[in-house]
Amino acid sequence: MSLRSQGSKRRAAPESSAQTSPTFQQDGKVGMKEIAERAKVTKMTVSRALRTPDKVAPETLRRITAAMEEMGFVPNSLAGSLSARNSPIVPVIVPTMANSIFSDFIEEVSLTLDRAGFTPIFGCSNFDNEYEERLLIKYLGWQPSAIILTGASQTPRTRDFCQRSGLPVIQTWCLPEHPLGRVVGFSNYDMLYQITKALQGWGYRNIGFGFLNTPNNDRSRQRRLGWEVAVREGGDEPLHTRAQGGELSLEAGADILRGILGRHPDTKAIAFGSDVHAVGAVLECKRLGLRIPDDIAITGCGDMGLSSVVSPTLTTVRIPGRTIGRECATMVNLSVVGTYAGPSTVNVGFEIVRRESA
Amino acid sequence: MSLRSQGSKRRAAPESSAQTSPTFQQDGKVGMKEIAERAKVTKMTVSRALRTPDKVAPETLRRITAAMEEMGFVPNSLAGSLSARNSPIVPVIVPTMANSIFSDFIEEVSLTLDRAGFTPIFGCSNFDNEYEERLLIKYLGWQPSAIILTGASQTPRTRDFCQRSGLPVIQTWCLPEHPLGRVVGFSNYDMLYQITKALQGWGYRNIGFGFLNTPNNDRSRQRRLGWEVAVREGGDEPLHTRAQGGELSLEAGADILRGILGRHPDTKAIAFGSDVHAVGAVLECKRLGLRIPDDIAITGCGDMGLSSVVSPTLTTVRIPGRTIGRECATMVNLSVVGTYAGPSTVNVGFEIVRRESA
DNA sequence: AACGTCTATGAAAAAGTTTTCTGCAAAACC
DNA sequence: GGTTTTGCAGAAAACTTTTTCATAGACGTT
Repeated sequence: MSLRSQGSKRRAAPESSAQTSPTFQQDGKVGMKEIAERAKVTKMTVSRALRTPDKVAPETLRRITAAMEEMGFVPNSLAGSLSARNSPIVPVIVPTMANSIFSDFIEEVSLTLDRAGFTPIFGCSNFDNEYEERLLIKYLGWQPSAIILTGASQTPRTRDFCQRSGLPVIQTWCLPEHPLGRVVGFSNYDMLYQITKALQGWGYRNIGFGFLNTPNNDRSRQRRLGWEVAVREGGDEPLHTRAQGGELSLEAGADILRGILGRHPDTKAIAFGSDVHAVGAVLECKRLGLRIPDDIAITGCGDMGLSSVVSPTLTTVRIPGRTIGRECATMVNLSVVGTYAGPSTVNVGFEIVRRESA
Repeated sequence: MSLRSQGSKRRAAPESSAQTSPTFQQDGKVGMKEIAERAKVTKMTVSRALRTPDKVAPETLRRITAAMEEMGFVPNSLAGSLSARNSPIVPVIVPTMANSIFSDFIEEVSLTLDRAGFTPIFGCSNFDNEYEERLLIKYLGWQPSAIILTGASQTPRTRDFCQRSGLPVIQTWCLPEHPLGRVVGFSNYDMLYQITKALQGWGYRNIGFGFLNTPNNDRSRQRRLGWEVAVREGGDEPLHTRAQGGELSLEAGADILRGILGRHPDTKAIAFGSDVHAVGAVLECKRLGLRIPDDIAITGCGDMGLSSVVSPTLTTVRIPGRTIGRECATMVNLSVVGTYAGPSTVNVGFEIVRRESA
């Protein structure tokens, strides 16, 4: 049931907010020239006051600072970056921002880069490599300081542009065989390999696999490979009919469950490449009257908020999004300064979190 | 239980990725000058080829396009925007990116603005108005085309800078009494007013309120007001001991539930200002052995993924994040062109979604 | 007193585009 | 057939800052 409301049309108890009080003395354009005039110096000294205040006489600095405050001066970063031949901008391209998969990562990158004086720009490729290419080229036009990309399945042109840019490039959420630059990630292969092994260790057999079905998704491919190898090592054949893909939604997870169970009623566990699918499957089991984990075990990947909320709670693989974000930001920072000395690939690992569903 | 794994140290089955193949003929700096030389024109014509191709002779255009392709030219947006005296950048400041509260909104704004040729920049204020002010001033330096802000509780300085910038300013997720510019939002007051009324209609009395406890959160304040008015209209007194705040986490939701129930065991329903809290409360009820909604009813706000996954499923208020995002982006687009003709405040409304918890 | 060094400031060039203005040839007009 | 318009392209200025180079004076040393 769902009641619709447009809210009251009369502005009932409108949201309060402080009235604006004019603080600044000047309207119209205010650049370094205007500040300089007011402070009786040249714009050169104004520039210095901002970037190397210790090179400016205290009294002069005071006058300049006062002028800036009074006139509400905001330095033009466009001009500054153009002149300095580099900008603090750091593009970060992720497949999606809507799902909470990457949201911890995004927030941490954002906060950490901002604190370090950079300006992150987030782009959303929608799991589409061509779109990612378009975004990258667009971002390259801003003369960024570094580039952060998700995954390893960039188009050749994307790779070329990265290489030719001469910028620090960081790939994340993966462990590529041929990295573009530095890497902060984990092994998608190993993740599914380990969780499948774990399922086997807990006594489950005939393990299926549910994955995110987007074109050119190297992370899904790696996860599938991990599942296949583990299944084979367990003495079974990783039947492709026991694996099924779907888009990123709860419904797709339910579909996958029904599909695999329909083709192979003897399936005792399904390892999903995403918590979203896994949760969808758990809910579908309830609808179908299947007991978890007795009739079938379910595992996910990501340890998103959902997984500890669903009942039964989800056994999953925790990906340390915040750590990845912080690590990426630090790496950008040090790479730009040129003092990065750590390994070119940082494996942040993952953690199997056993709950009730397996 | 939780097993820790760093993944295999040997790069087991490293993630595959295409090898880079050199596509471009030239390394080193390639600007319009270089393209111009190669195409036997001046950089002026190159500039025209990019922005007004119909003003360039077909044959000339062909030569220029070919040169760009061969040399992998990326126009310098810094220079372009500086010269054109405005940039396609549009800052969007939200309180948090980590929670999925705003993630639909963010993705939709990102996609829609990108398609319209803008470059959104997302900043995260962490529910801190001073930090928001800092971010805004930093972003203003990029000479943006417009500004999108969440909420109505900006500092006076923030408001001044917005006003003085002369830019289109859009506030969202609220319906401010004194808007800075245009608004795309809904009434936070009405949201809690309506859901509380609904609870009363469903027969619940002694209704409590749980809210997000961050300093200067106008949205929480408005929601609380809505609860108070509705409770009073229902003939009860909105006791401040029946309201409790907490940070944005499941645990805080559980705390709030215990707190309110501890002080007022006769409480028959709690309306939460956030799904996160509400879900935390639902889980806590299960731990405490309380039946929902028989012993106590719970409602949330936001209709995040969590709310339809928890058991019992959550009655909540759906906020149309994607719609808000699209509307904001369209408004930016039209405002910048100067052809926006719609109302200066768009109320997207909300929708009460009744599920099992009330 | 001559010299070198250091500090505080300024003048001019540079960054890579777009804007504005100008020029020229060919087409269109009457 | 001369004039106006149109289509295409170039030259120079502008955008606002940083970089680079220069200079004037203070101070210390020999």
